[in-house]
Amino acid sequence: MPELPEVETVRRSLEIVALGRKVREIVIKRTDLRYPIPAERIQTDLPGATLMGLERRGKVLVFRFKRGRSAERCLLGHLGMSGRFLATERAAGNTAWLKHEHVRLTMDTWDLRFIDPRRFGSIELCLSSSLTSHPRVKNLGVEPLSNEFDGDLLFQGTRRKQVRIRDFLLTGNLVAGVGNIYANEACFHSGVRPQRPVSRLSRPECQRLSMEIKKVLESAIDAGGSTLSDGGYVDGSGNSGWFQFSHWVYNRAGEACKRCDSTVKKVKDLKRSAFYCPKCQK
DNA sequence: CAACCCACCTGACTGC
DNA sequence: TGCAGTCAGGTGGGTT
Repeated sequence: MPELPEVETVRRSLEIVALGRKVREIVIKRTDLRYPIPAERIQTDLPGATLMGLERRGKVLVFRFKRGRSAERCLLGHLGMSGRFLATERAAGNTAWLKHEHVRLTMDTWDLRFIDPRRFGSIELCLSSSLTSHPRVKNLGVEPLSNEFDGDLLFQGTRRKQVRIRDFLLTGNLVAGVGNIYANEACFHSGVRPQRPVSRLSRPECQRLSMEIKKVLESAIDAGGSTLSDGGYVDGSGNSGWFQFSHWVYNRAGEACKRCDSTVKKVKDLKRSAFYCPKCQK
């Protein structure tokens, strides 16, 4: 569900209500998610701590907590395919546990809940000083919306690679946070087919693709992310995104290309669908 | 190391 | 109405 724009939207919505609040209590219902939740460490380290910052690295949410003079801790949250963070005000009388709610941080008058039906998501903890060497962070490529990411980096990083463009973007090793939706959309806007070998992108095509990745991610953030028909993705206040209405190819197999009216095609590799317009994309 | 395949899990949807 | 099959936003581990 959640790619960079969805995670960024969640980050912003949570930041508004949770920043500066103090953790009163933590309840962990089950620990067997993608990685075991370190329940004991969380219980030891976080009660009484204040949320000092909420950042994002790729698709990872980084909650920075500080308590007294002890070293700052980071709680790392990954949404996997179906994860949600939801902030709810207790004054509203809303304290019942939701289905698939696994973790709840009680913060002043707010509850921060982690809900994840498929349990591909994760909650982890590390010292701020070791964040960059954490397994969830250390192999991430550059932030696509930063100046570090450009056509040159993409060109240099893709020579001699036998992978398809879409699959290369999904690995996140060169550029972080791009998932299946936005990889497909960026390929469309760049005029390249997602299944083309990435090594055969010309320098100008890399220039174009890097630019379109930035554009599509920014537009999607502006639209609050993509909420597909199952309604799975919502932000930290429970609001849906609307970027799904601006998809040009993703999930549109068999429909008319919005640019040239050809039929949008779907190809499958590795059990994942890629979408493209055979006329607009070469 | 790179490329590939797969498992991990639940729920929604499709077709019989 | 039910039931089997298919599919889904991610990603790391194992195997060639």
